[in-house]
Amino acid sequence: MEAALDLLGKGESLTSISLREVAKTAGVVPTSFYRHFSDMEELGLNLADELGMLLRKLMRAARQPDLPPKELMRQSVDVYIDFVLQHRNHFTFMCQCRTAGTPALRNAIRNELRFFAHELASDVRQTTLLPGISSQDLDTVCQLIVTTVADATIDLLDLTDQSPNVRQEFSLAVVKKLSLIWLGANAWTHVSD
Amino acid sequence: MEAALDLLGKGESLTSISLREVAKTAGVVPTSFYRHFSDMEELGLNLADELGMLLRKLMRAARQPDLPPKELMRQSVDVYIDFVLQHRNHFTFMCQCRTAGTPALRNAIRNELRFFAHELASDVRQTTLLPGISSQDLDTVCQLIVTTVADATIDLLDLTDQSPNVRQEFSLAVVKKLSLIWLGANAWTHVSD
DNA sequence: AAGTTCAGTGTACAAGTGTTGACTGAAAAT
DNA sequence: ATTTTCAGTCAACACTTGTACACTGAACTT
Repeated sequence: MEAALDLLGKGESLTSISLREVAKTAGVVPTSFYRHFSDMEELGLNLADELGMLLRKLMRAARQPDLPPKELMRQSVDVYIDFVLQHRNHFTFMCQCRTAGTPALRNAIRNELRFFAHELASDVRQTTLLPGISSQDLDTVCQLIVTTVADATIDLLDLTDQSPNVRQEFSLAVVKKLSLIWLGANAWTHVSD
Repeated sequence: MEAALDLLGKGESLTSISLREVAKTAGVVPTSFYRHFSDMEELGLNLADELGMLLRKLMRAARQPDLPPKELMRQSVDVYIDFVLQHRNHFTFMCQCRTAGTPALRNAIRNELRFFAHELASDVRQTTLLPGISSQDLDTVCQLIVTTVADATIDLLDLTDQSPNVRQEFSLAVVKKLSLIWLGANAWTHVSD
């Protein structure tokens, strides 16, 4: 799995990586691959599981003591950016397989993201933010947040210039989008439909 | 190019399609491929151009006479859904190559979407909607709208059940997200930062 | 101490891969 | 009328691909 992630980091996409390549970079003969997975797809599914673990870990890391909403958002985004860059290859995998890859893989990733959104919603529900929003609407908002962040991740991973000011600019752009969604969510609760 | 799109529609992803496969489904010997493209990547870039054309066509088709904003949104989303299903393979290509695919391809798609967002912004600017928003903020809003729609497209293309009620449910979900963004944009203009 | 599981090795095969060079015939340009 | 361009063909190359089978040695069970 590590070998596969390494290849992914080198610019290949999971669909274009061969079983033999994985075996070779793992320093192992091709037939040995079958001792662990019956298929490249199965390897992918295991990577998706690993990604799920990471997301849960991220969730715990991002939970902050009570802060003003604006500051909380800023801080969460920064934590996220750090986390992505620290697990670059896993997130490359996530972004790629969300759209390319076999249907089973796409579904696995989609489910992880859905779960993440759900967790986020249940976290928000236990705060005083967004009082009186319907459960369904809150889910919509959280889905929107998650897809927005996922989209930003694509750009983040493509960002070659890692200088602090470029990074902060990027961070601010994400925060801006999230703030906009947040404002919308607040306005939403004060509207009949 | 048609052959490549057909293969894409059959569940393959552009990165996993071979030159020979394309040639074969085009009913042509592999070497003939080189008469048209030097590379699979070049074929991809041409597909991206074609996609650009389609998006412009869509833009024209979606421009409606003055309507209440809510109704306009509903109608635009429906037009979009029809359009995507009518050009299924092109949009599959778009969704896949936005994240997977070579850097050059990713960039090409990204630019098409960026351009689309820009056009959208300039359209909105000529209406009475969102009065007094800064140019930069409007761009952010439109980017958010475009990425949200692009994300929805992934799900739309995976939607196997094409019954009218499922479709309408999907349409409503998208409209809901866009409305939320729209509300946020309105609230945004009445805020200092 | 003997047996079983486990992760690895080597060899082999049939297909499929990108790319090459030399050729053909029709259409377009001169 | 002759030349040039163009889209196609065929045969061949060196290489990579997934997968099968038989084997080996260490670790763990019993």
